[in-house]
Amino acid sequence: MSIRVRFAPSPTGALHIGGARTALYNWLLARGSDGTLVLRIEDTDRERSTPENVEQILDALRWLELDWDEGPISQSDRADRHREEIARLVAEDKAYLDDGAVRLRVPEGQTTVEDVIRGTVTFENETIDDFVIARSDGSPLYNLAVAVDDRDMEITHVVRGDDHLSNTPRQLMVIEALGIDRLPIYAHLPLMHGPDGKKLSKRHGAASVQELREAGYLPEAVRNYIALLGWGYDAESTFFTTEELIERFSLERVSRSPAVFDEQKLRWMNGRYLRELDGAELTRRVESFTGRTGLGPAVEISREKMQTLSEFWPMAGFFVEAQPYDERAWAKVMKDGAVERLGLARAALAELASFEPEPIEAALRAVVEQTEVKPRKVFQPVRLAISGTTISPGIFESLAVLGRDTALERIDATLARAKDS
RNA sequence: GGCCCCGUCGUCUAGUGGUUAGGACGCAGGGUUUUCAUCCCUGUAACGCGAGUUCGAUUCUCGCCGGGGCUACCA
Repeated sequence: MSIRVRFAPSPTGALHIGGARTALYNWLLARGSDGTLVLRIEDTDRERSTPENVEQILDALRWLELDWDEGPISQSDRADRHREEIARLVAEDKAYLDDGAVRLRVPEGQTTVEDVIRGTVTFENETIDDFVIARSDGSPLYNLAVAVDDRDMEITHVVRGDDHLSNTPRQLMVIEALGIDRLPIYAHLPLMHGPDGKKLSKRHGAASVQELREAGYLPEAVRNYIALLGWGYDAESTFFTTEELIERFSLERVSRSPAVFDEQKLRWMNGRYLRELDGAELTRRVESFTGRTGLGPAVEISREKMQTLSEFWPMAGFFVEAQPYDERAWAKVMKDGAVERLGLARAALAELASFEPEPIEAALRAVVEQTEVKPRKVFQPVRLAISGTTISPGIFESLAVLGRDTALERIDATLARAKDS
């Protein structure tokens, strides 16, 4: 029998990386076994669930390229089905009315959860009160709905956050009361914490998938990174293609302890993914991210300097339009004869037969020889002139991409400004 | 408070009844170098504490401590 898993987010907010990881693991399980992934929206709390949040979650999943086979199914749409079971439980006296709400009768004894990740976890039933399965307005509650839906949807593996472990015995009791004879296999993933060790929240920086996207991360890098938050294949491997992830992922190797999201490491990994992309693809992504076109040559010479897509524009925006001078950079560079050297560089560049990186380099190095200074004394004024700052892609390549006319124009503007001041 | 889960470098992790406790990020230093990066090299740093079992515990058991979750007519 092939596996059927579900990702069942509650649409009470954005999808953060903890939820994204749960979705990923479920997806890997389904894709790795010719199984089925059901997307179910757990919106039995109408007060806190919004259509906007649902859409946001779907967007996040699509961006991460995690597709689903069934759904999205809105749990609230199945309320009639849930009510039917609640009525049956009441009729069978397994649940009872309490001031209009319906409570399940918690039986005597113990309830044991067999968890792939946690092992056997036993709860004494006496520590669990008769819990509410329907509000007094008749609307079904989570613990009831989950049990019914997982059964109706024939879910074989329930893979979810550890915060659900304590509720699992309640769901098991509902399942028992309902007379369901087949139990899903449970796997409770360790929670994700913020850098302060607390439960992940908006305060912990780029915690939502949407924020990661806006920060310029690549979906494949995010997938690889979060896969490693709570799972490891061996002692050495860090980079996994999606195919490798699908092939190698297993619940048995999921760790039990909570993980902390470390954006530094994601940045590093994202940079590695960025540099692996071929020129056309990287350009496509940068253009899509910045909303600009014609970026190809600039992207090509900037690639090894970027960790995220968002770093392109601050560093290479000058290729598209002149940037204001960074005054600190100006003060640092435009002194001790920099103006003269810039003038010499300008003249050398103007005479070039071919405005390509190699001849440009030869010309500028000739100026270095001539003036008997360190190379940077010549290059930095030129860099400042064309980019407005001291940081840019390689100066020879930058000049070539910018083109002679624009380059000379900007150098002239810089010389004029230096003269005025 | 009660119940449950968790505890290896700062972070993500590998690992074993006997290992120089491995890798990665970060950080520090060095190399390459036109800036910033990339890249390469070196270094830094961990088994929470206390008992018990054992010839020997990071590893097994118990206790403690610490962190987290649940305990809702939230999910």
